[in-house]
Amino acid sequence: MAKREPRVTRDRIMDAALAVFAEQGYHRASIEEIAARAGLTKGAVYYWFTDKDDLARDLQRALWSEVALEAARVTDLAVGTVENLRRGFRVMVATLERQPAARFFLRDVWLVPALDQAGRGDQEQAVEHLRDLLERGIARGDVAPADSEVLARVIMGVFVEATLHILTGGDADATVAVVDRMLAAFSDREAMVAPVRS
Amino acid sequence: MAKREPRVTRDRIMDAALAVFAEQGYHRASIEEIAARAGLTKGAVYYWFTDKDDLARDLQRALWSEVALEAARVTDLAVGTVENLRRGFRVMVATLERQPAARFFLRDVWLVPALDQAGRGDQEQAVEHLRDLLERGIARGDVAPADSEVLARVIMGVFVEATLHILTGGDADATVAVVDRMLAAFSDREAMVAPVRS
DNA sequence: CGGCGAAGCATACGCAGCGTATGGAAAACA
DNA sequence: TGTTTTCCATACGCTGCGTATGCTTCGCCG
Repeated sequence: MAKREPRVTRDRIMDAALAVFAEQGYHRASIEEIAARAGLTKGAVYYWFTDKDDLARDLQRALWSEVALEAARVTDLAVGTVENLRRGFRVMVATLERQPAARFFLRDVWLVPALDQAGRGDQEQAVEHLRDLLERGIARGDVAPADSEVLARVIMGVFVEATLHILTGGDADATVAVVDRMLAAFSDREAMVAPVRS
Repeated sequence: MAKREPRVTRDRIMDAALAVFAEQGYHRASIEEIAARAGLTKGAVYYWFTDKDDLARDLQRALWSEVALEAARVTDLAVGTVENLRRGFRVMVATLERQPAARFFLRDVWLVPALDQAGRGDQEQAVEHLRDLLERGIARGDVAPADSEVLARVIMGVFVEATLHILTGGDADATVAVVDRMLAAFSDREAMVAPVRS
């Protein structure tokens, strides 16, 4: 039965995979269970995806481009780089809060060989976005000069840890406060002496 | 042949496991290869360890207690909390630099279910040490008041990312500079206005 | 409108790797 | 010296991935 709906099956598999990954984590999740959850068998999964990694990669890519897109949407060059970073963090938290498989996206990335090797996961997209913001900020004198690559990675690391902490029941306000304070450390001196509130 | 040397076999297995984990990562490493590398077979491994997780956990514990021990050794209450944090970071980098399986310790932790669930890996030891330092600092007025739990986790996240960046060929000086700057953000205002160089 | 290639999926298989069960030799004990 | 215990090897079952193959339905062309 060659479906006419273009990729309805593929999407159903991805939905099922997301659910199973959310429940059992990446390595415990079996292809058979994912297929069954989608009302199919392994054959269908291996028809649409080359292997388990491929499936995981697609999910990661979708999530992180959503985050990057939302972050870009709330970015406003008029409010200063640090404020934009704060907004980005809030977007990331908000996006992952309505995502049952948040843990899969934040931790299990490193379980996927295809994502792991050659420069880490699709968080890369988000990291690139950060790097962009930072370099622009440095150019504008908005952000203290520094290695933007390191900066972006470290900040991403902070975002990930902080998001996980919030999602596992940590105090959201306290966490956001810590993140805000840390971000302020990278603004330029002048901007730091005067409160940076927009 | 019941050896008289108490745990020479066990140690050899751990050494072999470390080597294989370093080369192939945690999930790709097979028990059989670890055993073979140690000049043994699976039976020996499963005699000394209950399963693969148990083996990984022992390795993690050993590494992180070494880091915690070294960090405690260089800690000096006289020099201020932030400076102690910096020293701790340097110890962590130095320890992991002479550790071929560094990646296993920093990333693959989350691959080990026993370590992952119920409060994350044995990095927990190091995080606890951080938390201790921070709370003491807050009490002394050395560190700006904040949720020490969040603070410790976020800082640990920064340390991990920064260490990985250095170990994968990133600019060490630039990385250390970024970490230093970020740590300074958490010192109390008075301490921050004046340069904190020890 | 009947036959034909291809798309979409199911079934059946091989195989690696984990953990277990069992066997057996050397050391310790008595 | 006989017996138990320690330590390790061999043999097995099972799960789960990826592949090979078969079957059905659709689109298409004559």
